[in-house]
Parts: sequence; structure tokens; C-alpha cells
Amino acid sequence: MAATIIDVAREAGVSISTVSYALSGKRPVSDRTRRRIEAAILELGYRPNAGARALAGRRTYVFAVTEPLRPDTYTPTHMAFVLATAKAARQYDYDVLLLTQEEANGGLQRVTGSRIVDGVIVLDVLDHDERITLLRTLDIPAVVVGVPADPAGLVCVDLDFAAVAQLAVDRLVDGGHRRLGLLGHPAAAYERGQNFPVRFREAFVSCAQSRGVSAQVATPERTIADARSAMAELFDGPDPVTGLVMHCEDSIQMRALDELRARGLDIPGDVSVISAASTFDTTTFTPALDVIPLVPDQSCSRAVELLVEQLEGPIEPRVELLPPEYIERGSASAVLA
Amino acid sequence: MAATIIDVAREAGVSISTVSYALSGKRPVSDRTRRRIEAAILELGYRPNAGARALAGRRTYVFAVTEPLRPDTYTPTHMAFVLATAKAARQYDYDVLLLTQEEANGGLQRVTGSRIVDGVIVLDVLDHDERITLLRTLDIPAVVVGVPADPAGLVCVDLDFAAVAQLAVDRLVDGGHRRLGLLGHPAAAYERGQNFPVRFREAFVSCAQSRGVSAQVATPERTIADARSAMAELFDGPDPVTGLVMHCEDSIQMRALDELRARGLDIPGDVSVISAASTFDTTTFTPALDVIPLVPDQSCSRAVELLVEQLEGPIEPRVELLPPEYIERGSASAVLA
DNA sequence: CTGAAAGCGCTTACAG
DNA sequence: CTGAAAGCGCTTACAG
Repeated sequence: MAATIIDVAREAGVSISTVSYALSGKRPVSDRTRRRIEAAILELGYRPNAGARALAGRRTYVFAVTEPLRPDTYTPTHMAFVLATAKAARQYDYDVLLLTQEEANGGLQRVTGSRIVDGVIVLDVLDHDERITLLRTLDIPAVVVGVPADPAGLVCVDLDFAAVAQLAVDRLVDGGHRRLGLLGHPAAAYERGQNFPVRFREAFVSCAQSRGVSAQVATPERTIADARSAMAELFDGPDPVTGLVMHCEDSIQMRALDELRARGLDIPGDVSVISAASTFDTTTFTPALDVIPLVPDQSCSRAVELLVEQLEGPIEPRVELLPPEYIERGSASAVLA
Repeated sequence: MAATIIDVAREAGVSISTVSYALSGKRPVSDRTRRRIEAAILELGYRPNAGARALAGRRTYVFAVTEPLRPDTYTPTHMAFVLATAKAARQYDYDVLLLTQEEANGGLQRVTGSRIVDGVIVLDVLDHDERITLLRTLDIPAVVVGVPADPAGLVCVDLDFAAVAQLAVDRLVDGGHRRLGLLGHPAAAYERGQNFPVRFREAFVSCAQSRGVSAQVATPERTIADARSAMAELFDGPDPVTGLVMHCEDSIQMRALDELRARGLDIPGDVSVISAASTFDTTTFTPALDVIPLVPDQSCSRAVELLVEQLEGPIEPRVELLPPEYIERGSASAVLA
């Protein structure tokens, strides 16, 4: 059988409370005692029993992360957020329990009701997300990565997608471009109100409008044929786009570059291209692309920070938007004409 | 505060042991009593406290799944296994804790040592995997999806990759093809000894050999340029391949089909193509491809089954290989010459 | 078919 | 700086 705190106490010649306090640091312990306890722990290979700890201490050191991973969604980006959350959680000694689509709501009820977890991180939130509706009734610390339509009472963290769109549009318009195009996510993402595609598209369109330039949006499925016809839409009409913003998965972006090549269009000579809110590396593309990156580690470590804060008691609801950064790679410049 | 078993017992007018037994079914309970208990549970919104349950019952109802999700690995396929595991686990009332690369070994020690989990599912195993080495010392139920170089003492489940290769090679050779090609994973996968690419490639080569036909292997990185040159390798030499087996991610397979198109090669007129051990849908390709699918649900639900069995006590170590199935779509036929 | 009670392995006031 | 002990909320022999 595994060693218990009693074994450690005996081995170290102290009481179990002293062992517990030495471990938690919640009470001063003399150096000499601490060393003996540490030696005993090493000697016995002791690890505190999680169940007992949870029961007595009312802390499980597990967070739930709910990420639907819908079948038509781009897995690598979404998983990058899950991994970033796991990594950030470990900084606070927390593990993560993964709740997926099948059991989004049932799972939330189960793990919070039975106190398997101390808090919840909500990923890939929809404008109107039933997980949020449920969460409001649940009385458990939670942080939303993303911003639902009604964020009242919630703690939300996200990249400032409106600022991303603004940056991209300004860059292009300042460069002299008057006809902008957005290569976006599949239509289904917008229809279901998936948070970041929607917010980005809206900001893109309204920024273009307020700068007085045209904005065309194409939303291809993830098939070759669709990527092609989306590019045809943007580039083969009477008023072809000269400033392209891509907010879609990497394979589509690579396709799009193929298509520009096939048309003999030079970047940035004929067309300026910006990759917006991308989680992947755009330097491996040909050519390397200017990018306004979406950094999962950033959003998630802040989210975990805010979740940990809530362990001590409720905090002020808020929407925290992280400022974007424009990274120059030479794919967007002034219109040369 | 949340309701406890004491509240339920009081509300139902029975003892707490009766409530517990009604919940677990480990002792008969009269219908009348059961109904009153169920009513009380509903009334109070009772959910058993996981920590207390784990402490008293020595069962946490959580499995760990360790999936490194290496950065250069194809996320969708790997996540499909994680999701399939989570889904299968839920059939037995289990949740899953996700352990990723950062914390593969430390995480395993932690969650098993502190009894956060009742068992471990090991995903994406390498030929020589330090997780396996660790696991052998750990005394916790475990099932490996995949087969390491030395499976002694382990319970392993996997698709029979050798049989997949056999099926593919036989199909092509029976169709008259004498020059086979394999479009495989990136070289790094083989170098690190990633299980299924290695096993597949070896079987492919040896099956071809024993059928007396040539076998060429290309292992492109996931870039356009590399996919192109890999296809050039296979199809632009003096003895171009006529039977192509693809064991790589979907975007590369799509690229490969592009490349065949670009060469004016007809499928299956000029080249027969089989997609091997693919987790994605090959009917959306142009043309739809014959496929010998790798079905995560299959491997994972069997793995979970075997893990649950071990909860009752040790079981015989074994390597269970699941038989593959050939699905015809018309992309592989006899050489028309 | 049901109940009273010990015990799982911790944390944390309470006491000194 | 340290200890003795109550108590967290369950499960499961033990008893009837």
C-alpha cells in the first residue's frame, strides 16, 4: 500500500499536522523538522492522497476545461488552447479534466456538482452558448476565453479581435488599398455564432466602412474546390481585391497563396496579404506573411490566473481584451501603382 | 452548501448506508425505499462528493490519458483518439484527465501517486517510450493503444497495421501492379520510433518484397514543396509507381491527388491509390479513395474495456490487434495495359 | 431488506 | 514552533 501521512509523521518523528503544514506552508515549521519531514517523504515516496485532500481541504487541484471540439472545427487551433490551459494550470499545481462536446452540459453539471473540480475554463464559446447559461446557475469559479453576446456577470478573457481587424484594415488602407477582402471561416462558424470568427468579421466590415473602402467577405468550406471559388470571388471580379486579410485555417491560407501564384499575382507587389489571428507559424509560407497572431498561451495563462483568483472568493465580473500585435514580414505594403 | 448523503437520508427517512447502496446497487433495496431516495435526491439536487467517494471507496472514476501531442504531429488524428477515449470512458461513468507532453512523466507519477486516477490509457506510444518504462514501476492499471518494441507485461490494443499493409499491398499486386509507392509520414516520425508509422512502413516494405514487387517510400514534411518533391520522387523517375498507398495526413493526401492530376494521371486508370489507416473521410476527396480506415472509437473503446477489467484485478498481459477492413471506392483497380 | 458505526487520509481550528 | 483531535462525506463490513 502507498504511504500515508501517518507513515511520514512516524518516520520523521513528528505529528501529522506538522507534516501537513510543512507540505502546505500554511504554518511555520522549523528547518530541522522540515528537513526530517522531507527526508521521510523521499524515503517513503509519499504523495498526498488526492481524495482525502479534497475532502478535508475542499480543494481538488483540478480544473475542468470545456472545449466542444466540434467535428467541423479546426482541431489544431482549438487544441492549442486546451494545451495552453493545461500548461498554465500546472503553474498553480492544477491538472485539467477535459470536457468535450458529447458531454458539455451534462459533464459540467457532473464535475461541478460532485466537486471533482475547483473551477471551469470555458473555451470556444458561442454568442449564445448553453454552457454559459448553465454556468450561471452553477456557483463555481469560471473564466470564459472569448466573449459571449451577453457577458454580464462573467469573467471573460480574449484577444481583442476588433483591434486585430482594425490593425489589419488600417495597415492596408494606409498602404493605399481601397478594395479589401476577407478570407474567413466556413459559413457554419458564423451561423452558429462562433465567437471569434463573428467578432472579427463584424469588426473587419465596419472598420473598412468607416475608412471608406470596400470590403468583400468569402467564407469557404475546407475543400479545395471551395477555397478556389472563394479566391475567384475575391480576385476574378471586375473590381478585384488588392488587400487580403486571411482569418482561416493554415491549409486554406496555403491554398490561397497557391491561387494568387496561379494568377501571377505578386505579394506584396500586386496584392498585400495579412494573416489575422493565426495560431500557426506564417514564416513557413511562401512568401512569409505579415501576421497579427493569436497566442493561446497569453489568453489561457491570464484566464487561469483569473480562475485561481476566484478560488479565494468572487471577483468583479469583467471582459478583458488583450491588445494585438502586428508582426511585419513584408507581405503587406503600399499599392505600387 | 451542497446537499450531502446525510441530507438525502434524512429527507428519505432512511439511513445513509441505504442511500449509498441504493446509489451503487451493491445491495438490494426495496422499491418503496428506492423511490423515496430517488425523490429526495432529485429534491435536493444531490450529487455524491467525489473526494469522499474516492477516499472511502478507493475509486475516483477518473482515468488519465497521456497523449504527448507533439508539435510536429498531426493534431486531428491524435485528438480523435483522445475524444474516443473520453467517450468510451463515459460509458463506464469515468471522466478523463489529460496529460500532455510537458508533463508526460511527471504527470503520470503525480496522478497515479496521489490516486487522482484509477487507471491510465497511453496514446501515441513510441517504440521505446519512457512513459512505458515509468508505467512498469507504477502499479496502476494501464492500457497501451499501440505496441511498443517490448510489450512484455503490458496490455496493448491497436489496429493490426501489418495486416493493413498486407491488405493494401495484396490488393495492388493482385491488380497487376509491380511498382508500389508509399507516401508516408514525415521522417521525424520514423526516427523517433513513433509506433504506427514505423510498423506500417516495415510491413509495407516486407509485404511488397515477399510478393516480389518493388516498394518505394517517400516521407514528406508537411509543406507544399516537400509534398511535391515526394511525388516527383515516386512518379517522375524512370520506373514510376503505379500503385500508391498513402499513410499520411489528409492535407498531404489531397496535395498528392493534385499532383497526380497535374501529371494528367488518371485514377484508377493510370495509378491505383489506397488511403491506409486514415481517420478522416476519404469520400470528400476527388476522386473518393479506397480506404482501410483506422477507427479511434474501435481501438479506444476496447482499450477502456480492458482498463475497466483491470479495476477488478490484474489481467493477463496481451497484445490485441484489431483486424482491418478494406473499403472500396473505386480508386484501386487492375493495371489497364 | 435495513441500520449503526468504523474508517478512508487528509486539513485545520484549538491549545499550548 | 508543535500536537491532539474533530471533521470532511462517503463506502462497506458487521449485525440484525
